[in-house]
Amino acid sequence: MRPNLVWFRDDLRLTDNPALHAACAGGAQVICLYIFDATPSLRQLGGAARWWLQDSVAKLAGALEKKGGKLIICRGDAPMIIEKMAAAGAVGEVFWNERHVPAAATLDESIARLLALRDIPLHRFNGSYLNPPSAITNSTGGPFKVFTPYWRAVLRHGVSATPLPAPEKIHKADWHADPQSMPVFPASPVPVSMPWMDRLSQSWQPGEKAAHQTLETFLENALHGYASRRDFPAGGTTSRLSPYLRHGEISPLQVWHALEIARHTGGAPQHDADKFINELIWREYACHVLHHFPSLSLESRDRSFDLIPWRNEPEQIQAWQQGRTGFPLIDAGMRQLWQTGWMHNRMRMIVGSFLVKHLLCDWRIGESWFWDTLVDADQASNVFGWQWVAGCGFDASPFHRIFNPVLQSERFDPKGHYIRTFVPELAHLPDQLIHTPWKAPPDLFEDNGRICYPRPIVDLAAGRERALNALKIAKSQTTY
DNA sequence: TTTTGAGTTGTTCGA
DNA sequence: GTCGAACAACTCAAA
Repeated sequence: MRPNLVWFRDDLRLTDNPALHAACAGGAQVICLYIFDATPSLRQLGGAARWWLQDSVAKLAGALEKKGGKLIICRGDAPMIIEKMAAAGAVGEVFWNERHVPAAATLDESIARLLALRDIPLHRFNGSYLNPPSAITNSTGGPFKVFTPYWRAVLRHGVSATPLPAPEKIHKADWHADPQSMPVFPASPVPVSMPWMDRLSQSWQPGEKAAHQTLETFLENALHGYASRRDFPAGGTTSRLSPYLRHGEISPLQVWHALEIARHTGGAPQHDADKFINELIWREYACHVLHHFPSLSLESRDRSFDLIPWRNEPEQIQAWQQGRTGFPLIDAGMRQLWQTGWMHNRMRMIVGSFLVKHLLCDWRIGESWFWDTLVDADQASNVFGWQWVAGCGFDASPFHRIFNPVLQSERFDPKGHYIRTFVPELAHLPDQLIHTPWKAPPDLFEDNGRICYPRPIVDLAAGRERALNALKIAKSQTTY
């Protein structure tokens, strides 16, 4: 009997892992594989997500070892590596959980064909979403282009599966890669060390165990009142589960079930649990939409946006990236992103609206920056979110809905807790001035005669008018 | 096929 | 200070 191969991808966990569970059934021998995939057709992971992934893969290796298994870690083109293992006669049957990012799904199809040619059975599972993207359809069998009907369809469809336990014991296959043909990494896969990585490790602990601790903390501390408190960026008002979901250290099914239990044991008011489930379904919806419209990664869904004369001013883009726009809330958000690899949901909308509308920059510039700096960077959610905030995507925010960073600041960070955390040079300002430091006397900003906080890089009213006019002209020139 | 109601997260202006 | 309307129409989902 040749051993089963479990190829781990965006599912770095032992619990509720359908592919691993099936491969281990009946005490079969198992090879566990992770590939740092260098296939050119895949979008290269950004820096922050790569940091997370390295740590998470190392954690997975440790967890598998405790169960008797062993994770083979290698780097290269996935099709070539799988082909080599198959050719060496190492593999009986192959198990994986599906990926849905279009480029990855295409790659997986080609690997499936390769295995079929060798008569190697392949077992594919759904582990990363409550519903695979093609499972939910509208009344004509097509994709949903509006969120709310999609959401209703998901609730109608229901979730019947229960999360799977981790395998009790993993029987490690007696197989060793030939180091000549397959470069295998011993434990810590890619010995990279960059100064910014220290910052990330101060904010985050990747891995399955930490994922469940994060969920527990959320259920205990922040679920109650989530519906109203989640909009405030300061303090622990959100779950912070996004990077764990992204890398599959926890499954959405596990999250769903934990919420159902909290609901039924009175752990949370219905509308708080509903609101959180709603957010989970937005994640599903982004996947649904990208699956059916793969061109969205590169193209605005509303093609009139192609006619907007984007300014893409390099100095302004850099000020935005570095948190030096002169608007305290924007700068706090962008610095939170840089320092911690993550940004609060509402802040993502506010900084996105500011970049696209007030600065009139192409949404793809923001999308690339987020891709590189977010530990939870996910192709579907990132592209969907940016097209939404720009106003060109599915069920998007209307373009004339422009967030005013000062009003948002006064409304959602009234005491300036969030601003003071990430823009310390303003921490000494009184509450009335923290949102509009340009109204403060200049001497409040001087540090040894040096101005230490920039003046606003754009006039909000003028920027808003410019954006509205640009879209109006683009719309009038578009023929559909 | 036609019709109807609805559509995440906002801001500004004038009464 | 509060409230409603305008913003710009348009597309989608379902009856």
